[in-house]
Formats: sequence, C-alpha cells, structure tokens
Amino acid sequence: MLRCMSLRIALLGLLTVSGPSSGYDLAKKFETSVAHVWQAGHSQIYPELAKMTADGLVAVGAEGARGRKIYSVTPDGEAELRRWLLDHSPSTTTRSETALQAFLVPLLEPGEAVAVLRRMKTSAQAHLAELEELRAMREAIADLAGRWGRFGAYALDLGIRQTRGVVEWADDSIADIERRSGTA
Amino acid sequence: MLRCMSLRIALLGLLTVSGPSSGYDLAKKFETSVAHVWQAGHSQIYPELAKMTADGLVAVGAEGARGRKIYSVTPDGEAELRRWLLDHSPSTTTRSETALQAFLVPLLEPGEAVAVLRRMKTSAQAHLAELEELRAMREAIADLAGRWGRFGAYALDLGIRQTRGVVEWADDSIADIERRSGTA
DNA sequence: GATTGACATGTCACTTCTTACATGTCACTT
DNA sequence: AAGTGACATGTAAGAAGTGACATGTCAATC
Repeated sequence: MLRCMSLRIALLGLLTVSGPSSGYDLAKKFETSVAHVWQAGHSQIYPELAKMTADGLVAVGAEGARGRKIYSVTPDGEAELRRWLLDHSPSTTTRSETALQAFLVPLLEPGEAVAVLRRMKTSAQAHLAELEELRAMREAIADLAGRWGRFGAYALDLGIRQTRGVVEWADDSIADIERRSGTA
Repeated sequence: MLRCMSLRIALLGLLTVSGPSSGYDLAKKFETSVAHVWQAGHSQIYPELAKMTADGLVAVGAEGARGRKIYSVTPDGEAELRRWLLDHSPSTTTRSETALQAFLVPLLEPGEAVAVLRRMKTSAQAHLAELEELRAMREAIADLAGRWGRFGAYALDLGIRQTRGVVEWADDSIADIERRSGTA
C-alpha cells in the first residue's frame, strides 16, 4: 500500500546537488554516485522522473537541444526529500547474495568452503580498491568540486569500512574453517 | 533473461539442513534464519516451491495431516545448490535505504544531519543487540543443535561485524560534522 | 554524402516482491 | 455444539526492477 520512495528520493538528492539537469545527465551521474547505494538504470529513471513531474516534485524548465528535458526540484520536492531524511526510519530488509553465500557456505566441504570464501575476499578487495580510489579522487578535487560538498562522502566512508569488514571477516572465517577441519 | 536464483537457493539450503519439511515449516524457519540475509514471505515461498518441484529440484514425499506437503531436496537440487555456491559470483548491486540516507545526509543542516545519524546509530545498536543475542543462544545450544552445525554462523558473524561497523561509522560521522560545523 | 558513435528519451515484456485476501483443517476450550 | 486460534496452503493485484528493443538527433570522420 505504501509506495517505495527510495528511487525518487535518490533522484531528488542528485538533482538538488547537480542543479537543473536532463534525465540523461541524471542517469549518467546516478551510475557513478548514488548507484553505489541504490541501483537503478535509465529505464527506471525516465519513467520515475515523469511520475515525479506529475506529482509536482520536479518540473521541466527549458527543453534543450536534441529533445533534452531540463528538470529542477520544486519546493514540494525539496520538502519531500527533507521529510524522508528526517522522519523516515529506513527499512532493514536485506537481500544480499554475498550474505546468502556466507550463510550457506557451511553446507560445503571445508576445502570448498575455503575456496568460496577466498573468492569473496578477492572480490571484496577489488571493490575496496575501487572505493578507495574514488575517495582519493574526491579528496584531490575537494577544493574544485565545492559544488558537491560532502554529498556522498559519508556513504563512501561507510562503504569502505563495510568492505574492509568483509575482507577481515573472510580471513577470520577461513582460519576458523581450517582450524575446525584440521582438528576434526 | 537470466533467472534470479537466490530465493530457490535459500530454500534448497534451508531444506538441506532441515531435512524433509512442509512449506509451512520452511516459511517459519526461513523468517528466523535465512530472512536475515534474504527476505521473503510465505506468499513468495509457496509458489517458488511449486516451481522448484516442476523443475525437479525438490520433490513432494508424503502428504501429511492438514494437507501438509513434505518436500525433500532431489539430487538435481543438491547439484544446483552446490553449483551456485561454487561457481556463482554474487552480484554486488546494492539497495540499502540506510546507505541512501548516509549518502544524502550532507544535504541537511549540521544539526539535522547529526539527529539523523544518531537515529541510525540507535537502530544499529538495537539490531546489534538482537544479533548478539541470537549468537549467544546458538552457542548455548551448540551441542544439542548439532543438526544445524555452522549453518548460518558465518553470516551471523558477518552481520555482527557490519552492524558494529555502522555504529562506529555513525559516531565518527557525527564527530566529523560537529567538528566541521564548529569551525565553520 | 554516408557512416559511425555519442547524445537523448523512451517503451515493452518479463521477473520479482509486497500486501492483502481467501480457504480450509484440526485441537482445545467453553 | 460452537468458538477460538494455531496450523497449512494458496491466489491476486499491483509496485518495483531488469534487459532488450526502438527511435531519433547531431557532430565528426571517412
């Protein structure tokens, strides 16, 4: 019954920091920023912007070259975003394939389980490197990119900590399995 | 084009450790175990079990009292589960309302941002207490519940670490915002 | 002048997920 | 005998999300 707001909130936030932008621009910026915390493709973004326009949260200003529609956040949209951030307790329902593999891994033989955990560690390390590079780039251009301020910075920090946590967890779990299977 | 397997994998895993069970039993056990990593209700579980039966991954043995259908994992089902664990690299697409709030929080005034982060910390602490109690209970009955072995234990450990990470992150972020707004 | 490729916006079919509704069984109480 | 409540299995409508397809613009190259 209650509409899931996350996508529209993400778009409102992105549009707020970007200033007036086309759907195309938003979709591009989306995949290198907000997509790290809320995945969505252009086939979801375009219809959502249309609905948000109908609901008065954003408005189309000028229509630029090549049929670009330039969206801006309306006062209603700003209020909606603020309300969601201030009043909405985020739902905790999880759906993570990584966590599911972690859950099920004891069903395998110790050797196989260790192999799976090693793969998980490797991909977490790769992800970590990506995020750390992103943060390094952000810090390097911090003075130039004042426009964005700390937008996304705390989430990036959280992502880095969580991913480091996965690497450490994988190490400890591998050690645990080897200890248990060695003594068994 | 490629089917999302997570729900059927979760059910195969649960059915493997539970032994032959009814859909009802599976749904009950699901919500206190696998649901922590992959949320699903009975209205998704019953149809999925039917599809899995059609695909030969599980089979209905006896039909017990009150129309209970007792499912078991078939050799094909076991193979499917093993294959997914061994060969499938989990997709990394995230969709977390908490992380989205973390992302957008710099759009608020410092005071408001701190309030939001405090709320996030509180709910993370509550979640942490829940998970730690779950682990304490598991350890207490470890000898009796040999049936389940380490099933779910590594995921629980990961969840506890991640949730502790959120608490620490919230503390550090609050301190960061207060420092920045104090000197500004 | 034709082709290529980035720009730009959308739709469509399909799967997945959520909430609420619907139906019936059986044990135990009153 | 009737009622309550846990047991047990489903369906249905609609929202959300995915991947592929469709269409057209414009600038630069060949």
